[in-house]
Amino acid sequence: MKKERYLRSIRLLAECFHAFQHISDTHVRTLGLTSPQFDILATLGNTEGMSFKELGQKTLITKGTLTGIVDRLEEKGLVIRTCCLEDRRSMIVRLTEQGQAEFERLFGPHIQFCKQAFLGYSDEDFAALDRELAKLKSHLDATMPKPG
Amino acid sequence: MKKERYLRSIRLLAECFHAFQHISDTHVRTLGLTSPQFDILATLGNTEGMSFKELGQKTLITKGTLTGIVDRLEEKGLVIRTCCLEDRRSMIVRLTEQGQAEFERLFGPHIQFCKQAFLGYSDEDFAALDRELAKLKSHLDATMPKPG
DNA sequence: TATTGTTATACTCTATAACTATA
DNA sequence: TATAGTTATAGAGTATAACAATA
Repeated sequence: MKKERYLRSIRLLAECFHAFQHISDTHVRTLGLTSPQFDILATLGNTEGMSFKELGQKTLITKGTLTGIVDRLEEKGLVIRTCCLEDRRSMIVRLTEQGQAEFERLFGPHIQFCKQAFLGYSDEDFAALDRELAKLKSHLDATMPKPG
Repeated sequence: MKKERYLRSIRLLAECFHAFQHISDTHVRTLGLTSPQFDILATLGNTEGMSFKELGQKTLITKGTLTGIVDRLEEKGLVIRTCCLEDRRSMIVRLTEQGQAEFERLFGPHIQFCKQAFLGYSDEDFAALDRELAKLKSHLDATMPKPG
């Protein structure tokens, strides 16, 4: 069985992502949210809200699942559904005042917490990393079918 | 709120990983396995088997969860638990003959399928990507607490 | 007809913690 | 006392497909 060249890269990519995700998720959990819930909160933060469709596209969560996650966030009083006047099939999800307050209370500290993972990373390190990841991303976007 | 430098890198990392994971998971599903199940199968492939502890460390799955996933793979007849003679607290998980056959039947095609994501990526592209990811990984390993 | 979001179902994964049997 | 794995519980995410309302 021939060893494909990309496997090494994907393994590295997965290891990096998992390592970071582990510390991030563990911290999010201590804040009382699940990872997808925090993802939604972070996506809605500093916006006027957006439709389920747009929210699903940004977070890669399918519509059926998204309904449940938004339900739980609505039960916590963090988001609210409003009708979209232009297209009455569509629902707009946005942060409530409490949700906005939670976003501000949690997001900054979370960013600070996760920052420790990159302690000592130089501007040049970041620039080189971003260059390769951006190259990969545009390649993947061009090569792979879009979800949704 | 100051914009932390690492956020852009992490966003790129997550986007790349999610994009790849989406195509990989979707394909794995069509093979009749969940993503964690395939992960276990791939980890056990071409080994003599390993303990729950080692399997958990390699896949980042905690012991309670691992018991359930291995249960389901055992029900499918793909893996088997055997006792460890040296330490009788420990259980060794290894592929059954059928599991080995499934591994060989699924793994190669899956690797080929996912390869399409990197179609046209050059040796230089891979080398540059690997260099930055390996740098990041060793940095994360040094900076972040290990799970387990 | 196609699209947006909901509902229903059934399953898988997950965190957590108490438990057992060994060491 | 500590470790390896299991069990129990409850909740959360997921895929899938059928559905209602609207476009």
